[in-house]
Amino acid sequence: MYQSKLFTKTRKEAPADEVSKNAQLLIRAGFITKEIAGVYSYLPLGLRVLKKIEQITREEMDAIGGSEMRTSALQEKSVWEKTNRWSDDVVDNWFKTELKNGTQLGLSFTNEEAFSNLMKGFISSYKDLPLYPYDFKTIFRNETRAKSGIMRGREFHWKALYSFSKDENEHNEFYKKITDSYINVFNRVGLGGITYLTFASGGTFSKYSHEFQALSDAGEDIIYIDSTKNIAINKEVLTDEVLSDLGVSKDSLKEEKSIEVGNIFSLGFKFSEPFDLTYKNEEGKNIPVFMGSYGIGISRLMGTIVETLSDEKGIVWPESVAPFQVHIISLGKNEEAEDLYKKLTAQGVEVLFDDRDTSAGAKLADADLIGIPHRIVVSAKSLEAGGYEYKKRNEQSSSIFSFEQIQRTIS
RNA sequence: CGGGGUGUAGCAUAAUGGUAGUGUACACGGUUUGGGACCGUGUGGCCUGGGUUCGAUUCCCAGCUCCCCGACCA
Repeated sequence: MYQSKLFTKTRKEAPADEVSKNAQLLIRAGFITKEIAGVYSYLPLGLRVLKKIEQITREEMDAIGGSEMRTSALQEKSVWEKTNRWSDDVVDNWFKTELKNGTQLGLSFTNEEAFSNLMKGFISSYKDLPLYPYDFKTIFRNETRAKSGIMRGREFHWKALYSFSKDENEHNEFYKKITDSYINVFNRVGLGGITYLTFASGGTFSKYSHEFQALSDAGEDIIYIDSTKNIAINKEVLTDEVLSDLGVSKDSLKEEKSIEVGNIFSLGFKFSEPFDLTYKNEEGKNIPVFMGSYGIGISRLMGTIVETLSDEKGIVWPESVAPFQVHIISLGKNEEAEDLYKKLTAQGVEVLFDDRDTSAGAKLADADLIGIPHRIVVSAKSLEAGGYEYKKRNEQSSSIFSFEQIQRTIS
């Protein structure tokens, strides 16, 4: 893409009303813009990143048998009354609206009811199970206090998968599988080294749930890490009983602040019972479906990557989620920069080409702020030296590369 | 939801009971071209409603907004 055609501009200063690093950098670099507190629009660069994270998640869900679909945002009152989650006294973060005729509707703040109700129409026999439908969706939560940029919004993008299994054993097998897929997702988006499988409260559904917590001072959670077992325990559930369950000694734990980037639950019959979601087994007997719930905050993940991987000059995107793979910067007048841009683009490389008529300093500073992993400067100086000046965003030194060397490096 | 703040140009900010200055961005002209380069010219602004006052961007009240602390957070 020609940068001169990118309508967003970078800013030297962050808006005064943003405190979090993720919002400051993403707004300065032109990835997002704030609409209202806790609500952000995604600009061209930001949407590219969001889609990359979504695609990685999609690939991992599909790899374990997930079926992507899309549940509606508008939800019917009666469905939520089945689980007693319609009342504002029970759920305090509903956004509600109504039809012209007065019928009340809610905007999804989560998906269990929608999926349970919907799957009732498709599950009738043991032959239908197990099933793993999932969706990416905008979720609405009427938070009394939005904060932390895109990490705790009133409107955000997530992935939710629900498992429908014949029994607990079948469920447990899948639960293990999806735990591994979640680890794959966090590894692939560049948070591998700092994300811990964390024991957390299972609520009313089961003894434990599992969270995936990424270490960051910007986090709102406190976890205790056992580095020998490579697991963590959420402060909320740190009791002697939990320690003995997990075979962990209190002395080996290290306290850290972290961001919850994913959460998986065994739901059991919590939803299948109120929705009368059953299947017929081989004897023709009705058996309740055993369910599980698995979420990843896609937009929160984007914020977490910025929080944890940026430096004083700007964002440092991992290659897997960067809006473009390569940033070509043309300094001064030359044909070679555009030639290189066309050649790489023709090979399917995602390139942002800074063809703007602006100073070298501005271009270089913008490149650092935007954070594309591979930077190639084409200038009189580089051409005299025999080619293109290549530098990685997260490294200090640059080298003069030929076209072939560039191809080899970025592939 | 409780408490505390905030609101001046696209953005960041200053001053002021007598209609507002700067930086940046933007437009134009010129000089520049390896870390947000320089000179000149120009466009553009006091959240909304009420009150006090001869006069309110400034003081008071209300509303709204956004931020912070706490509570909340499948």
